[in-house]
Amino acid sequence: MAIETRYNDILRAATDVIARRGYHQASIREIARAAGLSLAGLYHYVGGKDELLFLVLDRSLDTLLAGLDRAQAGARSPEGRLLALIRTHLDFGFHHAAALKIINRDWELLAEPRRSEVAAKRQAYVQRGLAILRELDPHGRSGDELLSATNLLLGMLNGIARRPFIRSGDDVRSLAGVVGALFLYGFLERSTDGGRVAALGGEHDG
Amino acid sequence: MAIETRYNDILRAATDVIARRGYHQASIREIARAAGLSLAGLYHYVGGKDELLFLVLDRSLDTLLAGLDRAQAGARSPEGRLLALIRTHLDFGFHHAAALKIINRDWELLAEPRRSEVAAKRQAYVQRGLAILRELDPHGRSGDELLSATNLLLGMLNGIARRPFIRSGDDVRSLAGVVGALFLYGFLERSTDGGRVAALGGEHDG
DNA sequence: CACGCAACCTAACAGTCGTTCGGTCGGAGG
DNA sequence: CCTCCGACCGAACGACTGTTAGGTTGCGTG
Repeated sequence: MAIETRYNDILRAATDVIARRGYHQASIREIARAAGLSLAGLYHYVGGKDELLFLVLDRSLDTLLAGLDRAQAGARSPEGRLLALIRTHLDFGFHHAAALKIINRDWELLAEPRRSEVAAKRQAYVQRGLAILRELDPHGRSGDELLSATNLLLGMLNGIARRPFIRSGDDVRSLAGVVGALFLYGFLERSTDGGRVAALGGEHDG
Repeated sequence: MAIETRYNDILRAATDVIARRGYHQASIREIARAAGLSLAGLYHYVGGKDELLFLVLDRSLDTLLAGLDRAQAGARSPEGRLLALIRTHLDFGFHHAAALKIINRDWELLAEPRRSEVAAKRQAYVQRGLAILRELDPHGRSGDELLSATNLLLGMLNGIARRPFIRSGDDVRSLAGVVGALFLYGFLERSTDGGRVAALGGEHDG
């Protein structure tokens, strides 16, 4: 078995166990068992529990950011870039539910200096959202206001990026349209079917 | 010292320590120390760690729901009730930041049957939001769509109900207006100053 | 064959955890 | 006075934690 495969097994096992039990309750023994290794066998690959959490977070955030880059590349308007971000986030929540849970719940438990490193990647993600809202904003909002709006948007996404709401890849696409329309035009506008925003999906190559 | 005071001390200490360290990392010894008791002295009042987490969650959710009731009573329109919910939530996040953190992050760690009991109170809160959106909805959305929208709204609120965004009681009032306007009319509408929604604040007696 | 090294193991370490046992103390009731 | 009881404490229990020391394989290389 190739070493990289083992490495992936370990990270996948760690992601599952930590997401299910929480970081502190997830014992290294249980992660090792889930990865098909003994306790000391796991220590042959990773330096410790803190490093394990870091690897999970770092790799997940890289996946999320890379997915965002790929989706942004196919969008030619600010609205398209917004929809691309929404789709990427919901898609990540669908395909990597455990990782998203860890990103939102357990990242603060990292020790320095790894915590700062992960915080920087988290902030980079927020900045992508903020940049999109800035070019979308017709009112010249201040940086603080745009940051608040960005966190409102990301909070919305985390509020529904969970399995009870997303059961299939089709759900991701339709739900992304709903979220985008609701964010841009509000709850009082029609936002559940082929309105203005659904058409934006056409320019996206995902 | 009255027994109820001691009880409050214990719950306040537990809330602080659990919010800061996370449930599993928060040791009963540290909570006892923060409450000014010995380890065994704490066990004289509560049956165990799981019960401690339950008491914190149960009492916090009661406070949140009671605050919602009080705010709803002073609102005479659906929009007013929505703004009341938003204000209540942000206000709770401002005055009970630690409790809100535990509600959102640690409640799943409760063991049955207490977990179901807390889940019911959480769901009751979601239902309040859903009922408001139902009477507000001009499009006859389905129950599923309304539930999604409710979770989008609550996700928004949790996304900014943290101290970096709310530094004073005035921030709560102004931010509530911004959030309400953004949710109802969307990001593309003007939502940061005295528009339609700010006027809704006038009918609220909070 | 001999060597080295990666891959993995068993077994133990010291520390912390939640919980409990067996108290002490002071005030109220008879 | 004695007794009882709630409030509280020190010390210990067994279980579990992250980590490491010290192996044992098995394969690639010279």
